[in-house]
Parts: sequence; C-alpha cells; structure tokens
Amino acid sequence: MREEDSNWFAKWEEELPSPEELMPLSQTLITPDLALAFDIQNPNSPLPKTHHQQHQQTTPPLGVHTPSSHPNSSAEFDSAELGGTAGSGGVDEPARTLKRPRLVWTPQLHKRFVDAVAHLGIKNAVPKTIMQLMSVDGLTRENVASHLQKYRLYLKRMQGLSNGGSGNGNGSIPGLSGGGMVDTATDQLFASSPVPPHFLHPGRGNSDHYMPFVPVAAMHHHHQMAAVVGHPPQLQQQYRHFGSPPNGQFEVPFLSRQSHQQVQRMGTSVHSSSPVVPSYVEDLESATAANGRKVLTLFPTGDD
DNA sequence: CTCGTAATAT
DNA sequence: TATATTACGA
Repeated sequence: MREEDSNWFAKWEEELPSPEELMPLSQTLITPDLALAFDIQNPNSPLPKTHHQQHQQTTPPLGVHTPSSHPNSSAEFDSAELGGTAGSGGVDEPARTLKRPRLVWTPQLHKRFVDAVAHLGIKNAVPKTIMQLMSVDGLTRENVASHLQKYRLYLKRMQGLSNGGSGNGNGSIPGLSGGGMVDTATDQLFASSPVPPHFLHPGRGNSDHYMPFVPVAAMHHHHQMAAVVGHPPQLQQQYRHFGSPPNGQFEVPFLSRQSHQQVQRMGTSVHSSSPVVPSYVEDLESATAANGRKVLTLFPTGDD
C-alpha cells in the first residue's frame, strides 16, 4: 500500500490532456468567456482553420459586475456594461457579463469529479481544489461547488439509509442489485458513479486518499470538449442505462482545454499507451436540453 | 477570501 | 428537473 504518491498522480497524468501533445486545437479560439458571452449556438459553421493560440481567462475577469442594478428584465442579453474595454474599434462589445450556459454533468464528468474528491480526500476536497484537479476547462468553482453541495446531500442521504435488507449493504454500485434501489431518481447522476467507501464514513478508520486499483487497462484517446446545444427538438431526459457503462453524449464539439493555472503540478511523464478497447457504443441519447435551454456539455477525458 | 449550507431562481 | 445564484455564518 502506499506505493508512491505519484502513482495516482501519474495515472492522472495519463488521463490529463497533455497540453503539448494532444491539442489539435479545434476551432473556437474564442476564449470561453467570449464564446459564452456570444452565446454561441454553433451554427455548424464550416470550421475555419483558425489556428492560433487562445487565451484563457484564468479566472474570469472577475467580473465584479457588482450589483449595480441590473434588473435585466429583458429575457436575455444585456447591453455592455460600461467598462473599459473599449474602445477599440468603436463598436461596443456586448459580451462580458453574460451567463454561461448551464453545465450538464455527464456521468463522465461526474466521474472525474468523484475521482478528484476521492483523491483529494474529503478534507481537502473543496471546490477550488476539485476544480483544479479535474482540469476541465470551462468548469468554474461555482459549478463544482454547486455540484458538490448536491453530492454531499446525496451521500448523507445514503448514509442515513444504510438499510436494506438483504444483503445489500448498499454502497457500491447502486442500481445493480435487482431489488431495491434506493435512489430516488434524483440521484441518477450520482448513482452512475461508484462512490468510494469511505465517502460514507466520515471519520472512520481511514479517511484519506483513495487509490482505485486500475492497473494499466483501457485507454483511448481522451479529449475534453464542450458542446453547446441549442434547443433540440424535444427529448425527455431521464436516461436509464444499466449494466452498460454510461457513455457520454455527442453534440457539437467545441472549445478545448488548456489553462495553466497555478496548481502545483509534478512533472512525471508517463506514456504508457494502451491501444485497443476503442470500441464502445457511443450512440445513446444525447444531451437533453429541452425548452430553449442552452446547455453546455463538458466532456472530460473519457475514463472509466 | 473561500467554504458550507439553505433558500431561491431559472 | 437540474443547475445557478444568492445570502450569510464560519
């Protein structure tokens, strides 16, 4: 036990996108903010070869759009809010101070979230750290915080209800036992990801980093991307996939990952490529955005 | 300032 | 519904 601390980290390195390696740089050089600001709907434009470095906002400009009154009665879109940006050009730049589309937590994304929390340990698992460890571009601390809040509630609920009866001490792999599922359908997302045991035992024997044993195994090229979906025809959410590993959804690819935050990083290059195992159903329903709800679907490194 | 949580909004 | 936003105490 406790081989090296870099072990798990090394693993992460594999999962983590090598900023220098894989970064085909898809279109969209717009900084996330900008893109979001524009409310990109991705009209499936012809993919311009725009290639150039993009800039990340590392931390949003901290808008600080303070209150200053913004009743914003209008549906959406707001005029530029004075500022400095200016000038250039003359045309006012709307953007800035816009809301991002709702983030869709896909099982994969959630998996990353759980892994991060597991590795950080409950104690150190705070939104900021989690966000950094996840390394998913586009993810904000608020996103994580919000999700974390719900996730904690979910864990609490499970603890209280450790009951069950038969054999099912519950805990891992919910939804498996053919009998009683305790998930209220509100935890679908949470249920799709294995919950580390000690998550349910705060202050119990060992509450520290958790090391999932997953020796070299499958590994396909991972990519992180975000996609925004306008308002698809109509789709009733509520996916029910059992037995089959949940898969992500596909939509309009967008954005890319980069970001060089000040998160300490170890330099351990481990390049164990493991080909094979690429095939995996990927159809499944896609995101679900009904009702003109713009949604941002992040796609973390497909890891499972 | 960031976190945690409850209430609330969309 | 799921996620975002806000408020407030720690």
